[in-house]
Amino acid sequence: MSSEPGATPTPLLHRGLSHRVPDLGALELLLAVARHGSLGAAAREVGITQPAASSRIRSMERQLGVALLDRSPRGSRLTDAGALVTDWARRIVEAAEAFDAGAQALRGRRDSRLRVAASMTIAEYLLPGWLIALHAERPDTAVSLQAGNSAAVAERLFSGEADVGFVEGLAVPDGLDGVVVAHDRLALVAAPSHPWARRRSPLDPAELAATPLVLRERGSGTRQVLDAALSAHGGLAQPLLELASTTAVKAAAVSGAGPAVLSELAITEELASRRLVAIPVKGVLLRRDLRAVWPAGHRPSGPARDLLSLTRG
Amino acid sequence: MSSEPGATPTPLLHRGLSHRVPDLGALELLLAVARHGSLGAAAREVGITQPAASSRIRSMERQLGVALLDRSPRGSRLTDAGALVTDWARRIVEAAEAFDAGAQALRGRRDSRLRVAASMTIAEYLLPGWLIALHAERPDTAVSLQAGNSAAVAERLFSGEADVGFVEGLAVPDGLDGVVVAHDRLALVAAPSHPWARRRSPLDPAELAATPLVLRERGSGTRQVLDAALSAHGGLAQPLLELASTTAVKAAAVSGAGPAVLSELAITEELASRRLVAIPVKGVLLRRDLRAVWPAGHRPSGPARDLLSLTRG
DNA sequence: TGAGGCCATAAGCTGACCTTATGAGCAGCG
DNA sequence: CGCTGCTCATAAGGTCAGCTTATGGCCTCA
Repeated sequence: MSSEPGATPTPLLHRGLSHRVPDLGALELLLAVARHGSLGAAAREVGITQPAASSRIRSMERQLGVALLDRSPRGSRLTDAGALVTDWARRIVEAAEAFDAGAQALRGRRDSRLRVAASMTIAEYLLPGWLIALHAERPDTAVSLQAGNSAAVAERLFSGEADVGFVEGLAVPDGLDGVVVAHDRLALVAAPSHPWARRRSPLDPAELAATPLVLRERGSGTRQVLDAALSAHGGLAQPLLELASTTAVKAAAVSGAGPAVLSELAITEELASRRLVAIPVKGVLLRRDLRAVWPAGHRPSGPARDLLSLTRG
Repeated sequence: MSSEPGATPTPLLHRGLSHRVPDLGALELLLAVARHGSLGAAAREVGITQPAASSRIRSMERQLGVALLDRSPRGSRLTDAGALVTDWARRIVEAAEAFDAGAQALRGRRDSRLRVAASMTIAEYLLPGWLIALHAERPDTAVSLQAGNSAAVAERLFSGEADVGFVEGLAVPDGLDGVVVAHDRLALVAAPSHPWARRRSPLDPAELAATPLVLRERGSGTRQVLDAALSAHGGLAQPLLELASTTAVKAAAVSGAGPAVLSELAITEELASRRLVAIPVKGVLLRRDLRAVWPAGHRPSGPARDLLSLTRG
C-alpha cells in the first residue's frame, strides 16, 4: 500500500478533488436536510433510508473535518459552518443541473419535441440555463441539441432538422429571421501580473491593435468581431498565440502568456476571483448580438415559442 | 434485471442528479484527457492506470448516451459533443474547487498562517475564489475562516483571533481601518411571471417602498441598506415574508411568492437563466461597499497582505 | 522489424454505500 | 404514567462500481 517512506512533499493533498469534495449524492442529501430540517425527511426525499442518510452525512463531516448539523431529538439544523458549506454545495449542484440539462439535450433523439441548433458559445454558456427554466415550466418537453457554427445552424433550419437556432455574430444569415436574445461583450483581459492590469487610463484602440494577443483561430466568431472592430485602427497585429478553443485561450491568458480578448460570458468566474483582470479600451465597441433564428417567415410555434419566451420575456 | 418490456413513461429519470451526472473523479479525468489528448497520459495525471481510465470514460459515455472521444492508435480527441460536455464539466469542477477551498479554510486550525474573519455574504460568494487565487500564488499558506456578522468580525480582530476581516455595510466599524475591495449592488428582482417583470419604465422608489416584499429579517446587512435607502421615500412597507437566509428569500422569489431585494452576487445564476428578472428602480442607490478591515493602525502584513493584494490589485 | 506509443479486454479484489433490524432520547396526550 | 410518534444512532450483511494486474492488437517511427 504505497508504504514508501520518504517522498510526498505535499502530504496526501494531491489525490484529486474527488477525494476532498463529497460526491453529488451527498451534497444533494445535505441540501435536502437543510430544506427539511430533518435527516429522515431528507432521506425520504432522495429515496434512501434514514440510516443511510445519517451515515452519509456523518462521513461527510468526517471528510470535511467540520460539524455540519446540530442533531437533536426534534430534528437537525445546520451549524454556521454547515450553512456555509451548504451554500457552496448548492453551487456545485446547480452546475451539475446545467450539465444534466445539456447532456440530456445532446443525447436527445430526432423525435424530440424541440430540436435546437446553436453556436458553441451559446450552447456552452446560455443554453443549459434556458433548458433548466424550460423544464421547470414544461417538464415533458424533450429537447435535442446540435452545436455548430452559424452556417451549420442555418443549414439545419433549412433542412427541417432543427426547429429553432441560436447564432452569434454581426448579422442574421440570409434566409433567416431572428430576434436578439442577449448581448455578448468582448473583453480585453490579462493576468493580474501583466502591466496593463495596473493601468489607470483606458487603452487606446491603436495600441491594442498593435499588440500581439492570444486569440482564437481566424474564422471563429470572436475573432471576426475583433477584426471588424479594429480594422479602422490599423488591423490586428500578428497574434502571439492562436488557439483552437475559448478554453485554451483562457488558460493561456490566466497563466500569463499574454493579453487575450474573450467573451464576457466565458470569464465571469475568472474576473470574480481575479485570475484575470479586465482592461478598459477606449471607444471600441466589442459587442455582438446573440440571436434566436428561424427560416424567414416561419415564426416558431409550440415548444420553440416556449423556449424563446424564456430567453427574451 | 429490470427486463420489463413496456412501462416507465419517464424512464428512471427521477433517481436524482447523481445518477445522471458522472462523479467528480470522472469529470476530472475527462478534463485531463482533453488537456493531454490521451487516455494514458490523463490516467497518469490523476493517478490511476490506463485501463481504469479507459473503462471510466467508457462508462461515462454509456451513462450520458453520447460519444465523447474519438479514439485512435495515436491518441484520443474530444468529439464536438465531447467538447461541450467537457466545458459543462469544467464548471462543476470549478464549483468543486471553490467548495474545497472554502471547506479547507473552515476546517483550518488556529495555527494557520492566515486567519480570516468574514461576513456571510463575503464568505459565501467571494472568499472561495480569493482562496483559490491565493493558493495558486502561495500554495503553502494555510488559511482558516470564521464567518459572522460585522460585530463578530471586529471582535475577532481586536482579540487577535483573526489577522484580517471582511465586512459588508455602510461604514467601517469603530476602531478598524479598512479598504473597499468590492461593491455589491442590491437588485430588485421578481419571477418572470410577475407584472413588474414586463415594465418598460423604471419603478418609482415610493412605489417600491409601498409594496410588500420578500425580505431577510430585520438586522441583516441587506435589510439595513434597503431600510436606509428607502427611509426618504416613506420607509419600507410591512414585508410580505421575512426569511432567515438569502437562499430562502431567493427560493421564494423564484417560486413567485413576490418581489425581493437581493445582492447581485447572489443572483447572477438566476438572472442568466431568467428564473429571476431584475427590475430597474429610479434613482435609488442600493449599493454597499465590501471592505477588508483590520485593527486601526495595524496594517496587515505577510499572508494577509498577499490576500489583500489579490482582492484589490 | 522491433521499440514504444496508443487503446481494449479479462479476471479478481476491495470498499463504499445500500438495506433491514433494532435501540435510545424527547414531546404530547389521555 | 405509559403509549404513540417523531427524532437520530448503531450493527450486520449484501451488492456493485471502480480499482488493479496481465495481456493483446494497432499504428508509427527509426
